[in-house]
Amino acid sequence: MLDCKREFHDSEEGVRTAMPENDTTAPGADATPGSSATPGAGAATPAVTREALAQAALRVLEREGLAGLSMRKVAAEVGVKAASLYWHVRNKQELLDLLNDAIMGSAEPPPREGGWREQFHAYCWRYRRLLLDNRDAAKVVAGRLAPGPNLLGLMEDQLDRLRAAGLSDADAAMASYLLGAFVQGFVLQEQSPISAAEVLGGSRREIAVAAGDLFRALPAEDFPNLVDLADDLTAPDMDARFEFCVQRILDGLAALLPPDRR
Amino acid sequence: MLDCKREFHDSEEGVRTAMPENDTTAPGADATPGSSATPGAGAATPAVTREALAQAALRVLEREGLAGLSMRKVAAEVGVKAASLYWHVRNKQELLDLLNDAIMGSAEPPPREGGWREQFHAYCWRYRRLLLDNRDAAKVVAGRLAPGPNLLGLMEDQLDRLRAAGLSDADAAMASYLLGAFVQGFVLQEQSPISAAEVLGGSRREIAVAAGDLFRALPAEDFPNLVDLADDLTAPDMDARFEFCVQRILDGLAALLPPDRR
DNA sequence: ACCTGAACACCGTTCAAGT
DNA sequence: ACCTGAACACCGTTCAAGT
Repeated sequence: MLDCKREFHDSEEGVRTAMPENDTTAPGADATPGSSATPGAGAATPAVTREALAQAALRVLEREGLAGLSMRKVAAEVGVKAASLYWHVRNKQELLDLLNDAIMGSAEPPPREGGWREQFHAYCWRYRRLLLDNRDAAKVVAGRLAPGPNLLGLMEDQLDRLRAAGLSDADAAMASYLLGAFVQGFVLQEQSPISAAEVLGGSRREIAVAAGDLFRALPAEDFPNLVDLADDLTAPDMDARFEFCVQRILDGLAALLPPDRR
Repeated sequence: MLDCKREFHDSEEGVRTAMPENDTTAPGADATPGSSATPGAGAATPAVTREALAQAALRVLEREGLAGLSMRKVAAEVGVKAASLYWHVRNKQELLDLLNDAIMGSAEPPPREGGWREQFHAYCWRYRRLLLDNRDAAKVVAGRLAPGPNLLGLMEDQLDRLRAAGLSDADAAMASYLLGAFVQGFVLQEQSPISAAEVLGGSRREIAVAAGDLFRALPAEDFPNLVDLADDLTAPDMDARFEFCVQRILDGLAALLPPDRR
């Protein structure tokens, strides 16, 4: 087994309670390299930190999408050459992990009021909104569990509410997992281009119409249900669809609780 | 708006009822190019068809994973150079769409017996199994809706059962969507490496243990619930977790039905 | 109708070398 | 401690050219 000397460049980076630092001085604009910076503990703004890399990656993601997110572009965004990134980050995957948690950094847990149903409902909707609002966020987040400080803070809060609702420890843990898996899966589907439809540059609605036409054009003897439900299957109101799904899950969770706590 | 001359090389490829052809003569082994093949309708096995490309892509995927699936490798697998693929396929994305449906080709709908609950349950489990059994299948399938003949066949069958269960047209359509989004999301999570853990080459169980340690090591005053539920959150029995989620969804769907049909 | 070689504009990553 | 130039081994895609 290949063992591991697990130290990395700066072995601090402990989990501190989520607060994104939020320095608004965007790097990449100033191109003054550290020429005569005092190298002591005087803190002359190290300029390129892992935090800064995450923010730079976030901007590149917004501008170019996940497919256009390269080490070279992130490096340029931060005013440095690609090879330099490997001093701060083991590889691209690790940069994506930082990006992952940076995305979660803009999440805000819903107000703590109302019953567990309202709160869980709000959680689902806010998570979906977050994924929809950050370009390609669903693809970045899905398929990679990067428990950074931001995600951990959200999980902590969510578990607290689920237990308060009366769920057992095991049920609370699973419900939290269910929420994450479902919302990610939903948004991934929601944002996925339909292969046949990308051909036309169409809007969301045009695509739905085209998909409906596709279903209706199927041979009715082989696909009676698809032909019949063409409209329902391609209804473009994704909010309604999401709401339906969330209500199913809420009802399912309610069944775990004693009747007086539902 | 850029309009489109939408013809492609072979404009057949209509939707025929799903039957994967299943020719076991693997191409890529024989390297005899079509030297003196009769060009008429004599059918001298065209060797490289879109079907063959999909099967070749499937093999490359199994061998190298999605990250290693390149046009050059698929071309080699089929005994041809990369540039040639662009005669049969518009771009890599279109090849991935073919692969997408090829994966669905090995799906088998569950037996049509028992109540709707058992059948929906079996559908969820079989879909998950399918995604787990084909390397990186969840990643290929997620984020791309490629309604090929195989997927269409499955949707048709599934909708038929949901309507038979007593769901309205709209509800049946949404339930089908929910199933797909959830299972894809779940398996994506399930297969996703944990960033902190890939460091050790560990097995599934070792990773769970490491993740548990991570949670337990958090400052208890900031993350009381994560510390407390560390074991539940990292329980490695994914089957149990999936079953929990499926049961929630089933209960949620049951709530849509009149009591006598649940 | 189908395939090829060669090229283009990119990638992620490594490493000796600079300061 | 941090950054660089140059290189390596790849990518997807295009296109004139072959048969």
